[in-house]
Amino acid sequence: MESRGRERRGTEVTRIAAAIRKQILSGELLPGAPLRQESLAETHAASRMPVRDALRVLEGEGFVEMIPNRGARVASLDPKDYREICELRAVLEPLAIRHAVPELSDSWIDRVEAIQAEAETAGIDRFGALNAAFHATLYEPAGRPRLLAQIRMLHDLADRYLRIAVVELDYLAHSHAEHRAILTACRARDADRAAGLVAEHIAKAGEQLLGRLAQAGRIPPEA
Amino acid sequence: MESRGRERRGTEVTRIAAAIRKQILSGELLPGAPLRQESLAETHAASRMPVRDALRVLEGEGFVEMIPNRGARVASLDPKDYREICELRAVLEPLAIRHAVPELSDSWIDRVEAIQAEAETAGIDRFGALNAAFHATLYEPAGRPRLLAQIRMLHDLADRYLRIAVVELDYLAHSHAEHRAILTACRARDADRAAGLVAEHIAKAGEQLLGRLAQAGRIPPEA
DNA sequence: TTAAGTGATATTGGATACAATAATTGGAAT
DNA sequence: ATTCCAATTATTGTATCCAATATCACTTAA
Repeated sequence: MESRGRERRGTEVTRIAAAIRKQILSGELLPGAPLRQESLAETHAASRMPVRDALRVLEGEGFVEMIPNRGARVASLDPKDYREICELRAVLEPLAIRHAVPELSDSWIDRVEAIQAEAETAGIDRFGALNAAFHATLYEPAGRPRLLAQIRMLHDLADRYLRIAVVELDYLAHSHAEHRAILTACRARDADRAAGLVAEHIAKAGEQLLGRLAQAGRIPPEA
Repeated sequence: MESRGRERRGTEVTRIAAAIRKQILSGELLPGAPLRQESLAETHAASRMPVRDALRVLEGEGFVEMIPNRGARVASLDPKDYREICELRAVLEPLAIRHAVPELSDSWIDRVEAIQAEAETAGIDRFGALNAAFHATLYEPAGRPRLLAQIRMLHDLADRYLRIAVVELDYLAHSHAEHRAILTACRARDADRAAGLVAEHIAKAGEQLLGRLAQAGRIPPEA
């Protein structure tokens, strides 16, 4: 028995899944990249068993594709899929904010605004995470855990597409302006207006990114 | 010369997951029931390893709750959660049918109608599955795999609630009539009307079942 | 009598070992 | 030279084993 400190509490599986997820989101692991259990086990200083469990978790989340007896790969990216993600966001997020607005306190809106302020000053590489945090925090008071989890997952999935498309400053400026408009509607407790703005925001962003994606072309799993 | 793998693809894990899922959906395994790895392994004539993977899959699907170092239980039922499921269906299914209607062929509608006819003659115990099949088949031509998977999962989750609430014949008759109306709108290729009917159908069913559920009270995980 | 601490036991988490399956490469025959 | 087949190899799937942790009962002291 090695006397290596075991200060980690959150089960290896969670830790490994989080690590791989982060690598996929950051683009470090490219779509279609093979995920060999043995090498992953070595990388994360564990055996293949927690790695297997972690891969299965990630498969459920849509980041990994597993084929029986053939192994796991990073899920491929497909503009069609991104369009679907946007469609889903476009109906789920208005629903979320409709339920959230009546529950929003001024101090909570301040909090969301702080996140937005940080997003406007931070670099592009942090845009995805801060954008997700903006939306997630805004919807949290809705008290809809299942809906919230869905939206969060869709944001993560969308992040991968955001990363491969070159995002121009124009896009960011528009996004920031729309976020500010949404906050204004929230402060006025105008749920309908907020929902409409959110829907528009998502549709616009999706459209723009899809245009970029069309230039980049499809990213297939492998040859 | 490998014969097409029909039941070979699941590799124990898939089979075990399917078996447990079926037991949970059928009510054979009640909410909060402990899922011991060892006994499950014995029941399904396998070792604990594929059972563990199966449990993790089911956790991702929301049928099982796992607590680190404490084991897995059948997920508890909560009217709040059912309400959320209905809200999600109420926005997702209209979206699905909107995309499906333009792609529907007459022969496909015949197919859906056949499912509906079977549902009207079959017993209550098959209602859940046939109801899910009706919706899933109707939306399939939409070509939205992610959306379809979501809806399918929500149907499965909702099924558990349907089972614990005493469903009166009145409910079934209304449901059948609404399904017929939806089909009529589809034959007329009236996407807007179909979407409206679907939304109404889901809202009505959810409301009614929630009333029943309120009588039954919350079903918590046994302490 | 009750509460806290300690040890026993059951159950899960993780590692190693083994079996099965798919990919690959080399060889032989046409 | 090309194609088909077989043996080898690499990788996953499953089983067994050990360690870590939580639960529970029992003891002991206030």
